[in-house]
Amino acid sequence: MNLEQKISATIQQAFKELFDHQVGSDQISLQPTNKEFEGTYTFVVFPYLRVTKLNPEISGTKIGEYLTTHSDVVKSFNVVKGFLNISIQETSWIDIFTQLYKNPDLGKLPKNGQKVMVEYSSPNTNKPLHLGHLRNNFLGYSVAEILKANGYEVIKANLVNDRGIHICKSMVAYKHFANGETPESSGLKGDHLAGKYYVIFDREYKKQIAHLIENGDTEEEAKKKAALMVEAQEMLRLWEAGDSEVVGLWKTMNNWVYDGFDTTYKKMGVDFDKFYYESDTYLLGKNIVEEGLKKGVFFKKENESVWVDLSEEGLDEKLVLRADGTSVYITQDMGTCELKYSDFKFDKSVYVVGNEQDYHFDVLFKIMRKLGRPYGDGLYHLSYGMVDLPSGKMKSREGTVVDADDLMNEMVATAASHTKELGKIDGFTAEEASELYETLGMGALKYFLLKVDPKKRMLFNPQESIEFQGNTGPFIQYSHARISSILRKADQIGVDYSLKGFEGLAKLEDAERDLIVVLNDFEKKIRQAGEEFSPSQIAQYLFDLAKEYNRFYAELSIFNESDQKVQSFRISLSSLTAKTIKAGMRLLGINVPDRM
RNA sequence: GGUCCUGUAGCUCAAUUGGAUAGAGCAACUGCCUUCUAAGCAGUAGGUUUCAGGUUCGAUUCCUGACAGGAUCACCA
Repeated sequence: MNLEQKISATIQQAFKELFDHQVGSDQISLQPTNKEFEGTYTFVVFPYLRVTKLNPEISGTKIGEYLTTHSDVVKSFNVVKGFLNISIQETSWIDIFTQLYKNPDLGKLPKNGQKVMVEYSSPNTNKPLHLGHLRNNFLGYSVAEILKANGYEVIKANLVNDRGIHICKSMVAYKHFANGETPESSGLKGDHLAGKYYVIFDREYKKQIAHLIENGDTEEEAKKKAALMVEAQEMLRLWEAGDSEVVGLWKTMNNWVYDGFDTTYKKMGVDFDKFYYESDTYLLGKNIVEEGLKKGVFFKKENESVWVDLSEEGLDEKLVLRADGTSVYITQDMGTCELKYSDFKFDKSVYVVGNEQDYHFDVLFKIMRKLGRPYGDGLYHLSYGMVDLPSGKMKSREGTVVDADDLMNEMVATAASHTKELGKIDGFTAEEASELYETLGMGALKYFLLKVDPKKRMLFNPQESIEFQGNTGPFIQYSHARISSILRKADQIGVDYSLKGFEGLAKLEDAERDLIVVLNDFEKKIRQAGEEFSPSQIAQYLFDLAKEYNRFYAELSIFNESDQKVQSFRISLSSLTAKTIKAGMRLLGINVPDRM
């Protein structure tokens, strides 16, 4: 039983004995006491006045008195209006710290026997990744790590959109304009090479349209008639027919792209347990349409197209199979959903996909539930907002896209120049220095993208967004490096900061206690982040922790402290803070340096 | 037009899910390096939580209605 549960239980007991009233202990919620008042936890008595039949002050006082006499963890209390502020025994805090300090699995909740799939990244293979993908990848990776910490078995999946008209566009342009260019001959990363021809397609296609319009076609006609588009459509047909030349080019170009993505993923620090390819899955789902018809979940219209009626669920009718019997997007997603389940038998499945697909996933999940899938209630769309630039939306056609590779390189370069400016790389080898820049640059970027509530749109200003001070990744990393420095010194002069070193300690400074309070919240935050699929909870927590530590650091001296017990306790406290920061940052996919 | 999301300090974001006088960071200003890393700490200033109603002991949070921004509403993916 943790501290809050202990207090809740005693409050429950108080209600029973003082007011002869049963309250569920899970209904008793404690909140942190505001800084301006004395105490750590606050119990709000207003909701219970009907039970106590006394005014708020007296109610609070009665419960407070009960707590101080019946609980061995409560030290004292005060009542302000209807708020019962509870102070905890210093020895209880020391006990709590000891438990945390002993825990070899810090930040890991016990296995819960459940399996969850997290699908994220899911790129198109016709162009390189951009800033929006960074948010997706960092979110997906972090949520997967957070779920692992919550005791799930996690499968990270990537559904690669490797086929379709967009790839054919790159291929057509490549055929016409590349002169056999390759990543080797051009020095371009494979994904950037494919992207180059996707852009060229668009440019040349527009020229053709303009030309046709000049010669009297309407815009609509011109868009359909333009030779490049006709050729792309034809290429898609050939691809579906298995034409060896088309498939050959498709394979070649996709492999270039995968090589490029590998490099980018590696730099991002993300990974996957399972890849799915749409070229394998795009025909799936028709059997589910059959099943749905049999079960009466779907219905056929006169022209043989198949629909689902979701009006009872607040949506409308939605097509699931075309009149000509071919699939649409949702058909394929139904099939892929089922395929994933048959592969892994998960309890939950999380889709990390932008909020422009909210409606699509709403429909998909409602269909799977209507079909009575056992995992239906475990389907979750982790919908995140777009990343906007100061100039507005990113548009590839207008060249306002922030490329992922470029951005990451810039971040690392900025970290490097900033670090050099501060003159902090004395004694670093060149290799160590560049590793540090990487850690800091990527840490700044990841933290920036993860600290915001996923569902909110966010603004990214390339010049100003990434700071190294305040609520940033490097600030938290810095706090870790500071502590590492202390631990190095402690080791060097041989201070014992194991449990024995502070055995029998009974007194705490406020700054020490406040730090323990925050450290004690780690597990709660991990649970919350897992329930809400929200890395921002962890990010926010780590910032609070680092701030709290820095206050402690500024207020209390460690190596000038004459009391041996107190000294080793402070080092232990520092050590646990470092471990917590490291474990928490891991959940965000961020590394922490020992020196910076 | 229908549906969904968002609206909090000049800017970027929080607010323990309905709790106290709405908090951080950046930017501005004032202090603190002869002491464990100043990428830090302490402080000042900055608010009609878009607006108008409602629900109750209590609303940034829930409800209704405006206003603003965004997404979506294809036999596209």
